[in-house]
Amino acid sequence: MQTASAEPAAPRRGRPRGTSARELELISLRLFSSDGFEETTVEHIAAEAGVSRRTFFRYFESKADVLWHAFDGEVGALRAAFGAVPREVPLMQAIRDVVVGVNSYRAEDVPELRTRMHLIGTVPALQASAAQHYDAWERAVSEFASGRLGIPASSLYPLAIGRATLAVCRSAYERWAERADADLTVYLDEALTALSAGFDPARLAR
Amino acid sequence: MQTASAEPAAPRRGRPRGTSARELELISLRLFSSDGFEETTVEHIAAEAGVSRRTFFRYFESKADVLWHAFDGEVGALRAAFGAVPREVPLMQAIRDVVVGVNSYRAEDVPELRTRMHLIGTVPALQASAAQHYDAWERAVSEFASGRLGIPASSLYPLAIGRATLAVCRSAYERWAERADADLTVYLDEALTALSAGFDPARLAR
DNA sequence: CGTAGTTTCGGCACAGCGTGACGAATTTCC
DNA sequence: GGAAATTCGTCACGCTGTGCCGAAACTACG
Repeated sequence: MQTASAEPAAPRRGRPRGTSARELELISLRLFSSDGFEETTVEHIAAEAGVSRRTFFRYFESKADVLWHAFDGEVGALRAAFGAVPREVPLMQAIRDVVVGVNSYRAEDVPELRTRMHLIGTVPALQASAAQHYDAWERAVSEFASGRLGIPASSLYPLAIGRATLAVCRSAYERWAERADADLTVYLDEALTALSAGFDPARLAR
Repeated sequence: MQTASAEPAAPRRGRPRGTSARELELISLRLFSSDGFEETTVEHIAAEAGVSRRTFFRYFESKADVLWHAFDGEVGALRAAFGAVPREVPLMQAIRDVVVGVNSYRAEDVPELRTRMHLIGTVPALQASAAQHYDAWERAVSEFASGRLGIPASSLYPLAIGRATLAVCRSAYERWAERADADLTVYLDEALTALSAGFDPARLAR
């Protein structure tokens, strides 16, 4: 979900920026896809953006983090959506509705999302970098479950719910990234429904 | 599960090894715990074992991998246990039984396991390295589910089941690692039972 | 005993990542 | 025009992980 945060080039005080996180993100996406993640050096990305290597690391903490920029922003939307769910909606159904809602991307954003997911799903170094980014996402779910169950978010159940939710969503993401036969939300809905059904084969249609 | 694989020092042919994976593992565990993961250099570990830095990387592909040695070996036990489950046992119950069984550690192995889990649960760099190791574990579960459901292991459900299973197990591991109030298997059983119940609050006791 | 074969080890060099320090560049405010 | 603020580039450094190659250490065999 591309947060269209109004950024009217706030007239700040000092030297103007030579690039932007978004520009570095697009360049990286392009180079990673064409040359491969390992084969692309930060030096190369920075040169393409017209800045130095040191500057790249002022925008992102690591070479891999550049691909998680959009994902990180999604956590805010997730929390907001959880806050707006009526208490009547059952726990797991609420989670399903919220996650599916947050992942309803505009058609124009889909190609980039697909490229990013393909990289994340295939490059080991990117999978490794995922852990810390997933953490905030899982915690958002855990804390919602925590509030509903009336127990600390660090308890076993909220923790397990947050992680299991992300786990099935990642599966849906990857299946979708590899086969463009349906909308992402369809995969997500199917995976989350299966989760809330305890993966009971009797209820697993196809 | 410490695979007591008979290793009677097979009288091989060339120059004898100057150390072993196990020795490096124990030294690393000790240094990581006392000095911290980031603060411990491979140079230091190697020196402690009486070998060169280059030799360390002949035993492990990375500094982090040294902590996943035992975990990797567990996958074999997991697959074996899945192979021995009667077809009468329902899918999710079979998974629960197998996972709990494989994680029934001997009391003497518990302290080391706890130290390892504590490091994995707290050091970001180690969490990052987890992805590729979890992969084989998840696949073992996915392939079992695949066989039971009669669909490819790369399908959505088997994939989701494998990942969700690991997700709740990791939660159980961490809760257990932080509070030594019960046996690991108790936490695992509780988490896996909740998973197969779809996290229905009505059925979540405490 | 000596030589050939096998396996492991150490040293070296190298590319790349990520970080701290510091001065220079560029803009706005007064 | 000068002060303050902000970003940038350069340099230096430590560490990881890898390829290469010769040396070391052991076994098998003549």
